[in-house]
Amino acid sequence: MYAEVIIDITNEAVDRAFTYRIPEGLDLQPGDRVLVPFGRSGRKKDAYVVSILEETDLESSRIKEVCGKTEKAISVREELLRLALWMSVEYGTTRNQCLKTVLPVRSTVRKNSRREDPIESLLGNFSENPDSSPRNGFSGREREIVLNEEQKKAAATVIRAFRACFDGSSCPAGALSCQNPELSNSILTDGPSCPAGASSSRNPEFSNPALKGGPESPAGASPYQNSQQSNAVSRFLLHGITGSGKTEVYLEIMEAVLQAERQVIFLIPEISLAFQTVKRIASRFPGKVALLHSRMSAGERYEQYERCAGGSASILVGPRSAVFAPFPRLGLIIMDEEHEGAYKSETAPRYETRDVARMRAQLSGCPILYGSATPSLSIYAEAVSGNVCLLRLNRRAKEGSMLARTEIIDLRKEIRDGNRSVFSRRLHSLIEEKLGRKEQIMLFMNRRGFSSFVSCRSCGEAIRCPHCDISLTLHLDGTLRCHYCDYSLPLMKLCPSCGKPYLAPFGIGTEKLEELAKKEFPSATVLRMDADTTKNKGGYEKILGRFRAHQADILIGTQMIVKGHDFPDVTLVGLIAADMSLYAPDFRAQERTFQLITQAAGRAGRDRDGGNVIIQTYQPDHYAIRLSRTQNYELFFEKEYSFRQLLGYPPVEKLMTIQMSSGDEDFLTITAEQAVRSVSACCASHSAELIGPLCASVYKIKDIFRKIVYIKHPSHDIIIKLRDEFTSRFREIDRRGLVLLNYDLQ
DNA sequence: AGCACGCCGACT
DNA sequence: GTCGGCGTGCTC
Repeated sequence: MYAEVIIDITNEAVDRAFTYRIPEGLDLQPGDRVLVPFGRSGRKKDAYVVSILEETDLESSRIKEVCGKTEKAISVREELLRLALWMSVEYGTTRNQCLKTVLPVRSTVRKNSRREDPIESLLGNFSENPDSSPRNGFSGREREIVLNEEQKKAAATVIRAFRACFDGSSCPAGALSCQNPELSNSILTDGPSCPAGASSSRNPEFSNPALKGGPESPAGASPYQNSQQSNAVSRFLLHGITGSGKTEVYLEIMEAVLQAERQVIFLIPEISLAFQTVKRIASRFPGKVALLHSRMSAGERYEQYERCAGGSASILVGPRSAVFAPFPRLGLIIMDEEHEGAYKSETAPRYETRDVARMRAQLSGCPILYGSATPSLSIYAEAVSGNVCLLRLNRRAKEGSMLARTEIIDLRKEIRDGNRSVFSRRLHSLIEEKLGRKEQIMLFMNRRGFSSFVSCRSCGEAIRCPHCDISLTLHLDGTLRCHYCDYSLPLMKLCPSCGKPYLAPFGIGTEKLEELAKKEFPSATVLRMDADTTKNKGGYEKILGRFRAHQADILIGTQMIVKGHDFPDVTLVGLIAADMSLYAPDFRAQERTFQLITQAAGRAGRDRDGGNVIIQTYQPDHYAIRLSRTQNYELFFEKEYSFRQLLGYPPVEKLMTIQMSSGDEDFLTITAEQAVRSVSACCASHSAELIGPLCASVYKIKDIFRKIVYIKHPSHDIIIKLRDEFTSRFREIDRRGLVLLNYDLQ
């Protein structure tokens, strides 16, 4: 018997399978870690077994023998291995890197060192806060909550699908049935072929997500159809306005999954943002919840993974890495706040958790439930096209709670009327009113994008690129540039749209705002929360705790104050410059803006009535702003989608970003240009758009120069193919691997 | 990643 | 003539 292994060396040159003889009496399975002699030196190297072979074409004299298993790693199932190998193709990273991401790392075996239960420590951390009101205490089981009709219906639909998934299927979890071409031509060397009828054991109703009795049944044909959509997975999108009680629905469904002795992965963008949710899950299913978070050491993570594999935990709550939980009988993946940017990995395999989760669900044969008040365009497009079953929650769960009154304030008018302050007159008077009533206020300032944009204070127009529908970025040399097509022009004196000399770079940060607020409202206590004030450990919780305990009247902050938490005493949310994120050099700017405003507005008046939201903007008529006032997601989606369609942006077409980075600027420039010239014909023959090389928006970071190439095409597979083509052409030029390549697929 | 092999310049 | 630089290529 032979084992195909991947050596634990992160280098493209050895990123392939090597065959070793398995010594007599050694039982190896895919996913095991082994020690093998490698290279001329015959040094022992760590390796991962990817498959077991009966025979091989290789000359037997060339084959060395496996030394042995390194450690008794959690028996990682083939499923996770396949997931890793799929990721290496999808994201263009070495298999070794993907395996390291997916498979739990060995724990530092420490005896007698009882680690603290992460759940206890998380909740303990929070209860140390001055907040001691009993309603937030962690005591007893989550009380049985009566669901309203909408919630019941949504939960029932998912539970039905879940049952259909596993009912009478003799095929173990359908793990090996892969209908997806991306998977079947996967590099996994002759993995067990799918039994022909493997997927037919599934309920046929299942491939059509428009389930009978489902709340939504979109018609088959739709303008939102996407090119790649072969999926046997049942996927659901729970689209509920803020405060509509998505968590109750999750709990209900999880209960059913646990009863069927299956396990659940519950994904959240960031643990501190969702601690209330974590608390509820932990109290509803005491002792059955494992937890991951970004601050954990490898050993602590491993311990949690072990609980999943060993059966002591049935639910794993955690950020994106929780999608790799080694559950033997995975029954459901829940992905809360699906639209969140934190779901995208910024390192090695730059994966999109949404897609990895989908593949994981497909491999496990289990359903997947996405939840959001403001779903990403990408997932909603799939819901509209019928690939994902849409479940809606339109009612606020709590009796008597109502949406806050939302007003849009035109800052151009403020200026015309002589008010140059960051506070509009309306916001100013509301702040005073709320302060007088001892109610709390949140002021939100989007600091995103240090690169300032230039807008006209008279007409409100920002200067935009004539070739792309995004705004231009002001650079230090005084030119305005487009980061998508490299168009540039020097900064003009007069506004190109109204001719008045009121052009000004826009840029006030939270610090400035804090100063202004203190000056303007001297009686109020002001807290500021942003990346600078939450740097040290627990800073985040400290500030939130203080605010919750009403030790401050006004909380000023960036995105982070918008997410998750609800403060019962907050009755006013002010968005100081709601359109700031609108001018980011990114085609997603509008989507982000809409999400941000909608989420921020959801913070006000969750419990009591009389909540107010003030949206200050220079562009009161922009659809992203206008539609967020009424939280009209559907209309926003339609508008935004047709805009993307027009320009061929994702999710309508796929956009591959290839980043090349090197410390040698001249070499980088030459190789980048040569590589682009060399693949341009190939791209043209597929009628794919090839843009670049351009300088990255931040060209130099830490003395490393970065150039960008974009490839745009509707087909996912062609994009992948062209990426690989580009890579091999590039490596022909840069044979020594001096330039680092990074890929990002949108 | 490592390590060997090999082909050129500067030393005992 | 030989030592050692690193460019090139291979590792089951």
